[in-house]
Amino acid sequence: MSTPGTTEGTVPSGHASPNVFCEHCPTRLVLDRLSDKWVVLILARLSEGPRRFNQLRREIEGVAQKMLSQTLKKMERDGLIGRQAFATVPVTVEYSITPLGLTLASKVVEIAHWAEENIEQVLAAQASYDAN
Amino acid sequence: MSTPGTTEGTVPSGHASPNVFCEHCPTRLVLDRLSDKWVVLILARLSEGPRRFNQLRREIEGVAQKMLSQTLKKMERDGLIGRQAFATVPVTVEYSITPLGLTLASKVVEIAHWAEENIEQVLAAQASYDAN
DNA sequence: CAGAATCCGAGGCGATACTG
DNA sequence: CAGTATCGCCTCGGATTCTG
Repeated sequence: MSTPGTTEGTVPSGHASPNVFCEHCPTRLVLDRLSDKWVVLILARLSEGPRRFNQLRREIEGVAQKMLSQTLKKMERDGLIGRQAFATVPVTVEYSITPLGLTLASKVVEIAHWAEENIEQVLAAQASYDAN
Repeated sequence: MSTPGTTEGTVPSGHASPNVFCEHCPTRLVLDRLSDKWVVLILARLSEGPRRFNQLRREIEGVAQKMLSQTLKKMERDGLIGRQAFATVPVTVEYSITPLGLTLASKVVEIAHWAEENIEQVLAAQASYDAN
């Protein structure tokens, strides 16, 4: 992490080292992406291999179709995933992860793992907190 | 990650293996926590050492004090951080990371690193996408 | 199949003011 | 210092409907 207390981070031109703690640093944008919980799940799925739209929709329970297409579009813009359309009838679209996206996915999958492994402890902590 | 396509995940009593992809699996709750972008930043800060309230406030630029206290409370409930009050005048409160929180923080810090290291590529991808 | 468009409510979040 | 309380914007995100 960048050095605490410094006030660089607004980046673009000057290239002061990016710093997530800095208010308007674009790195915050990455964190904002993860705020889409769907991004995490999509990354995880696509890192296993390419998927079609409705395939993703089925594999990620609870996602509304609007959210899915919206999120996919953002991720494509960020260069995290690629989109390829095939001129079949009806049209077929395949989403795949990019090399860049893959590096992020590897980090993100670890978070998902953490969630699956430690959820019990979290739930226990909540229960004990609430019992108070 | 849990096996795709299965429909366990609703967990609590039966202990089917938790699965983030499952709609009502409590592991989603963890992802929802990361949706608080502040959680990420707080974890990162506290993993460096204990902090006091206003100290955190200053070190995390842009956080409203309401959000900070709110987020800290949630994280305490989740067992990710601890809170200790000292009966000084005026009162002193110190937040610190728990062992559980530390394991999550280590994952999360990597995301922050990723953001700082790859932000340029993301911005470039966006620019090229928009130029289209 | 892969989406775009619209409607709409709940709540995330910030700004401000007050307290012990 | 370390919060709580209140207000209001405004976005997120779900449900529904329509299209090529």
